[in-house]
Amino acid sequence: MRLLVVDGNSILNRAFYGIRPLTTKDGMFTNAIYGFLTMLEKIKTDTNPDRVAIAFDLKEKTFRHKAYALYKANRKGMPEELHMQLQPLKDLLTALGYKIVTCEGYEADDILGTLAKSCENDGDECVIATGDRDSLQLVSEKVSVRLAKNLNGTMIYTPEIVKEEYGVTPKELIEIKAIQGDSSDNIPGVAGIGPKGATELIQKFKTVEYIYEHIDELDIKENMRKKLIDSKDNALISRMLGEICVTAPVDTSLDSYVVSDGDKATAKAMMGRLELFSLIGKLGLDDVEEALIENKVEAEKVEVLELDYDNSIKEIKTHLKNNENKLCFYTFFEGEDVLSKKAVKTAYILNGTVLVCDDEKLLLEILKDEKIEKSVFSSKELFSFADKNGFEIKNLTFDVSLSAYLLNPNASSYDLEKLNAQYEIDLPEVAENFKYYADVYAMKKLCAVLDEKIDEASQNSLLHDIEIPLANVLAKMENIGFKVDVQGITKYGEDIKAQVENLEREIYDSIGYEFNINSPKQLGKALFEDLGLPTKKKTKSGYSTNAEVLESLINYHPVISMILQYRTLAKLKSTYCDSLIKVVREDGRIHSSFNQTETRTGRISSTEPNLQNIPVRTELGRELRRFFVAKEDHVLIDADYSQIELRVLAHISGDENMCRAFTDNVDIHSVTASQVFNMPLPMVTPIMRSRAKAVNFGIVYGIGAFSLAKDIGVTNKEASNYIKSYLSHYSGIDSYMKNIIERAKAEGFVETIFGRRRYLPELTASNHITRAFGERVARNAPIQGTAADIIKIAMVKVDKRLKDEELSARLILQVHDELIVEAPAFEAMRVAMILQEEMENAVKLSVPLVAEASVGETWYDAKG
DNA sequence: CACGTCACG
DNA sequence: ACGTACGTGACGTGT
Repeated sequence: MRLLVVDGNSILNRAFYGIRPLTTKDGMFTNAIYGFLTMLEKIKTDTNPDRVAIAFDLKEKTFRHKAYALYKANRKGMPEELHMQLQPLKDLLTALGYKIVTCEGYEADDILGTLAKSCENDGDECVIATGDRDSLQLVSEKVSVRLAKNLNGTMIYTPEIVKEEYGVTPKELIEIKAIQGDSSDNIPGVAGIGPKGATELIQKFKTVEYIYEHIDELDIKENMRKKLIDSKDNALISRMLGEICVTAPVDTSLDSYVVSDGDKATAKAMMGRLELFSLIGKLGLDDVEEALIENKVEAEKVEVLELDYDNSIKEIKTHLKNNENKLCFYTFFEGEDVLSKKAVKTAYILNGTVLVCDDEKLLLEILKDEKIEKSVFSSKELFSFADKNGFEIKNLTFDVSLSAYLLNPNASSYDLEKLNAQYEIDLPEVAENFKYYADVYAMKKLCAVLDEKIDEASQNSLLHDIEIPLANVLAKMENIGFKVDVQGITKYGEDIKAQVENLEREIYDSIGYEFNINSPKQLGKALFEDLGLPTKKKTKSGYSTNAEVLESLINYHPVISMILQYRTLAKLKSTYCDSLIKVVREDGRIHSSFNQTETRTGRISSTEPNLQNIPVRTELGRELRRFFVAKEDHVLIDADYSQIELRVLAHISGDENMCRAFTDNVDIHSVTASQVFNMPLPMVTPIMRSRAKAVNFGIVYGIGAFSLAKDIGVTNKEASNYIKSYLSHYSGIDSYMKNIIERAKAEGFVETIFGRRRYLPELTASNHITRAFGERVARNAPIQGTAADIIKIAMVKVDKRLKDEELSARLILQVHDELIVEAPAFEAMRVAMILQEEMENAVKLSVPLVAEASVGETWYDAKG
């Protein structure tokens, strides 16, 4: 008899990350289900088992992230997309006749171990299918492991193959792990001994037990013996932790794992609903009669009416009378950019009807009516539409995209179809040619669900007092834009172009041939192969040629500094001259888009173009800001917060030393230097101050000695001492940092002082790099997020003040800790006062907030 | 479309 | 023994 035991969670993960995202037309993700079943079929064909058991963890450890890739598509994790597939998969497996095994208090691993052991005892064969190498310790004459590599491939492990690859028997893998440890399973091991050392020890002495019994006589190096002795307790604990349990209380009678007929009709219907039609054939269900899946509730039948203005207004008035003046609607917009965006048509959700009207007049009337309580999908576009028509929308009380963002800022997008699927909103039945509107009709229910969840998360104020009013402010900023001096940029661009061309020639001369300097590949070849310069770092695709590497080579060859200069200028030209000019509109202004649902910390982002990364750090780059100007007779007022993140940290952690420094309004980096270097303030040198500044930054980011050392050019040891000293002097920060991680692990998220959340699935990952990332994020997100909340509040308040005081001044840009207003020259002083006041008094913290404003004709001049 | 690079807070 | 600070967006190259 042969039993196939599947490590459900592990295979599901492999499937999820191994296959490109697949979704149904409703936005339900199905790639992991598809991959799981495909892999299962393949393994079954390969191993021809008589019985099959599929093991799952009870606790959902499913959210195991891949190592954190840095490119954008992966900057956002996708745990939800996986999670939503878990239950459907289990249901489907059951319908296909498989037995699912779970066990309270035990992990899937233990179930695999127990079943494998039981087979061995009874003389049966066992095949384990998993994506996890931990199970290799279970391999024996009777037990083999199929390690899933990808969709089509598994590696078969028998005792011989384990021996070949690891040089030890499967059982000895447990001993190795006890010494080398495994941070993903919180197994400490012996400090200072890694896989190599551990393998050698076990090859020689076989067991941890033997090693410690004969520790004094072993033929090993003294420092190795010392390490072993020092970590004895950990090693013995690790030995116990690393062994997979084989006595979990699960049903070990093989007859329980017969694959039954299940309910093929339901299985087929489920696959149909998941739109996995190809699987139906693969699983041989073509001829099965599909079951009618009883919908929990008969789908509501909804009518879609396309009406003209007169008929629409009549219907809507009746609706409002019967529904307490509440109206939920979805407006379709068309048009690429901020200025040309047009409201094409609006679908108003009435009872049992979707009313579609393309008359702008109707939409304007609804938006202007202050008595109507409006729930919409995306308020910013409507605020913008209203602003272009010269009024402000009042009583807009709900925004689906902003709510969904607050509930989980990790999602990669917020569209209606996806959200309806995610929050399990039943779609109504609509006529074939209006399929489109089923999701729109469901939006009303979605609003109710989201509203309740916002309430549960205590995010009401965040939504209603910050994000929705902010959407209005952002819409106006987009519409106003930032005036630029096109001639100025053009001239500057031409100068740079000439310099770039000169450098280009010099570089070719210096290297001896022409090539594309912009190609890291060709540049790498030129520097490291043809010139033979020492290579420092490698990337996936070749030699790294980034600025850090080049700077370290600067004394090796004169071409290096030319290349650095070339890079700087080329970047200025392409990104900041050529591209910027292209996005100047007919009004001579740049209209960036401000995205409010993009970042996971609560910051806003700016695109097309990004006005939040205009050069400032180098003088040449900074010059560019001379071409960001105020219109005629106007000036720019630029105000920025001083040290907002450190002030937030002082407040959140309550650290007395740091709070005092801010209350006394002394230079924080100098104070930090005096703390870190243990000396009186007057003795702090500029170098000490600058190092302390780096430590302050590092602390906010979640710091590691290695990176700090790299950043300020000291040894690892020194950097680590700085951090230790820092945390002992700012003990409140030390305890905050420890505390926040505990809380994050317990609750699964961290939050800002205004209740903005960030979920941290990374903390449960098995990969220690991913987990360490999660911990840094846990430390940073409340700080960066609270600072983001604060400036958002300030923006709403500044906007209100400008309006209340009937000034013509307008906010035109936000750069995370900086606000820019364009105002008639005579309003400048008044506006500067308002900016400073509202920014400093946006919220009351236990330390003062400080903002400074200055005035100028250009951004360059206005930035103090 | 992925990657490397670099601009900002 | 790992790989190495948080958050973004845009460009040019090369598959």
